[in-house]
Amino acid sequence: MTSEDDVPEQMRVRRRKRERLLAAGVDPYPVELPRTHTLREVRESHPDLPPDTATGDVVGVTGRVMFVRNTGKLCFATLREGDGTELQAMLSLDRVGEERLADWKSDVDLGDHVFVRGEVVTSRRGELSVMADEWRMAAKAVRPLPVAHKELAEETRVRQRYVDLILRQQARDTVRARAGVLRSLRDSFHRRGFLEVETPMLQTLHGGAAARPFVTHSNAFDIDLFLRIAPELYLKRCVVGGIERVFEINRNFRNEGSDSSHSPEFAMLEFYAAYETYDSMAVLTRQLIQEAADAVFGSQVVTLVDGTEYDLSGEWTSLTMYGSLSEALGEEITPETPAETLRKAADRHELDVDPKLGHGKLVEELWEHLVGRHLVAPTFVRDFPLETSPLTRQHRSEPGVAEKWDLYVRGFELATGYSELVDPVVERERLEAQARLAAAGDEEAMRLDEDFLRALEYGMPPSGGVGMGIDRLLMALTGLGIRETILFPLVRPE
RNA sequence: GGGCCGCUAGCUCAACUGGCAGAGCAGCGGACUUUUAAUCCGCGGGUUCAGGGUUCGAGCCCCUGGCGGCCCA
Repeated sequence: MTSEDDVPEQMRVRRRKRERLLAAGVDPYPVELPRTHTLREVRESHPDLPPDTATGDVVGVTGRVMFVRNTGKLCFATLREGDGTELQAMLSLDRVGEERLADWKSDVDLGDHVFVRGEVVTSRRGELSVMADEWRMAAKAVRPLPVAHKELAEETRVRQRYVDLILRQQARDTVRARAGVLRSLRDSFHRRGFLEVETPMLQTLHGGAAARPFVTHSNAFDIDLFLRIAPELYLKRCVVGGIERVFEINRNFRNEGSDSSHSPEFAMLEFYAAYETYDSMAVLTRQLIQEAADAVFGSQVVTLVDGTEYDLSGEWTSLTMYGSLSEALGEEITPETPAETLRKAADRHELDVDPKLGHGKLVEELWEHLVGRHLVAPTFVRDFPLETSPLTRQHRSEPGVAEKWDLYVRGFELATGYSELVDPVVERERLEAQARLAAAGDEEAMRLDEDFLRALEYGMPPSGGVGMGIDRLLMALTGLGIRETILFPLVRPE
């Protein structure tokens, strides 16, 4: 059994067509074609032509054949280019001759890239078209395209995104929306005097967040390295060094589960600014998101994929974690509330919690369960338990809480902001406590980063800092799942 | 980690209670000079996810494994 016999019939047919072209001295993959216009340019330069018009304009265009309608002596094909723009090609016996018309019918399959040169016309039905004087194969497809009229299975869309992009406008739109959001964020930062930097993704210590890291190995140094879980500790080194308004957009890696809102690798924005606080950083965060919505969708009221509208305009609601949790529970919860009381409250609300959790984690879990997941409108939740925020400054007036907020959008966490802890002595105490947790087996706890502490010892100006997931920002602006916002999400090998 | 559902032609999906594995599109051959998922006539195309079991007979029932989805933790 040869490999030729293994492939489906339709691929054998297409391979034979390719061979036939080669045998006839025609390159099915020519290096260059005399394209003069994109399909979009032809469309834009010929708006609103009446039916059955001949313009006299001759163009050379290329596109992927999406549909064909062949009659005896006149053939129609719908060509599509990368952004989804379509244009009809017409091939008539009169113009291209008997032989080339027969070649078209026998050689061209759905999915092939073709070149067509001819006059811009409209058909009797008014369809803008190129009436071919000449056509050539631009790139022969030897694998059949899935049927264009049925939804591609979700798994195929993710595993073969290139097919998804060929077939589905929403897939193409998402890529462009993402690029637009990234551009808007960078523009917003540049306007405000922020500098973009790139900090290590391979790190000898992982820190800046509570998460399990991926481990890899450097042969040259013969040491294990971690893929970063956050850039935070390096961006703070930048602020110490005088890069006082700094941002980074790059990938983080977390060796944890993947579901509809988590991916093992995800794009993260972090930004830090000297002489700002978590209050002013909240304003800036809101502006960044509003400016992105304006730039990409032309409005701060975005339309989600399910058709509903989502309003991001104006000021956003703000509430405190302890205050909103107290309200939800109907009893006063403060940083002094014993863990035992919180465990009982969790029981009453049928929330299973790890009995080893302390006050801070319990408050956060209760809050997430009772308040966070139900927050639809964009909302800042402020003033987190101090013990679970090791890199955050203690609140200037409220004891036991940290100057930290989370931004919730449609029930999920989109961003988090802080008044950064810059006291090197307190920071050392916090990180030593984390290191003890790590030594006791907590795989999410941070390690003691002596170089980071050394940097802080040189003096870091009072600063605000924010982290925001880019994938989640796309989710917030579009209503898509995370696997739709990431072009090539990690999937188990076939 | 637990539960449920799914995997059948290139693609999207059917197949009753276990009884000849099908449709649409796509493909191949033919007709057609204004089509829009063109239309009409004809034809081919299958390791039913993999392996094992029950049975006269398995796409369907049982077991193990793989991949995916949903819900719960």
